[in-house]
Amino acid sequence: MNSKTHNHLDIGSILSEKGISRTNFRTKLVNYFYSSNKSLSVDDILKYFNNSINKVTVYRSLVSFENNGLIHKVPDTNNLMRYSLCRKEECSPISHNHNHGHFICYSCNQTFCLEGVKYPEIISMKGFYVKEFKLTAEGYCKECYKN
Amino acid sequence: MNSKTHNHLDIGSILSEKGISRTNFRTKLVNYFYSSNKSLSVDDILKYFNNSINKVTVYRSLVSFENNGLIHKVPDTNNLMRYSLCRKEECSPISHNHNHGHFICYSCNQTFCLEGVKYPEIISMKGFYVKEFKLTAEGYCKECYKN
DNA sequence: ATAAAAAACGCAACCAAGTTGCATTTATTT
DNA sequence: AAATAAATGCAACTTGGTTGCGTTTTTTAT
Ligand SMILES: [Mn+2]
Ligand SMILES: [Mn+2]
Ligand SMILES: [Zn+2]
Ligand SMILES: [Zn+2]
Repeated sequence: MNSKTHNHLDIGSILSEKGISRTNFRTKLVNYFYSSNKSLSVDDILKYFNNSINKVTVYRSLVSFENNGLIHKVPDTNNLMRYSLCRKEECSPISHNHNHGHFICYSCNQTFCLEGVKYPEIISMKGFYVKEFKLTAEGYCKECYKN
Repeated sequence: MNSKTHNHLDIGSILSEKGISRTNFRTKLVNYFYSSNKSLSVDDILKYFNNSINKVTVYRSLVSFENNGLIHKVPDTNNLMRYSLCRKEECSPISHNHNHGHFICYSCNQTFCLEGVKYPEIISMKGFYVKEFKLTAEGYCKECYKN
């Protein structure tokens, strides 16, 4: 078990550590995030729980997770929101630091953070005062392109 | 009057040239695009026409304009669609070629095409097969930042 | 210029994603 | 264990956008 793998106990304590209430649903939800390694839409989550949970609860849990530095938003090209686990190095309950784009695979839905290029710098060089930006790319990842 | 300025007659013939029906509303709409030099949301357009036009008509006109290479979509960071005139060099009734991002000013709503960087190449270098992508930046343009 | 064909328009109804208020249940603090 | 705070479910609502269909306007063919 490497350092990036978490068992149930670990994940439960992640919630506590981040100051998120350790409810039944939220524990299962954070487990879903860790086990799927994909960006999740609200619809993904509702289906995963067989619509046994109210969508309002899902939205509010996601807001809480985001505010506490556990996940971040990943908009896709169809104006639909997805959510993806934050990396420890970048995010904390205090602030997010996602100055990079995301790639989403049509086939496997995995989400890749595009760290290589720091977009805000590129843009501010042109004389714009940038407050927000987002880059999303979609297509097929290496693995899925083979098949 | 430079080459980028169009009077009413010019704009009317733009519609015909592109194969778009020359209706009363569409003529006024394309004029609005040319005179405002901003990206327009459906809401902007409805307000401009004092809600005298049906929103369905607005949406269908925009689809037609887009299909005929007259305008292109500019998504903002709040998952709202905006629309902006295409440049002749890039777009035709046959195909759009917007492989660049956009900057939208919070204050004046002007839209700037960010031509400098060709994003798809950057991403495909990393081994992804990119089918779609978008970059949007928002903030304040040079002019508005001064004030 | 006129008639036929095609496209645009308005209306009403609908959809999907997301939000809000409030009463009830569950978790955390003391 | 009691008091307090937070999470949940429900119903109702909002916003951005879509669909079907009958009527009007524009385009095309004669
Ligand atoms: Mn990321
Ligand atoms: Mn552009
Ligand atoms: Zn894939
Ligand atoms: Zn500006």
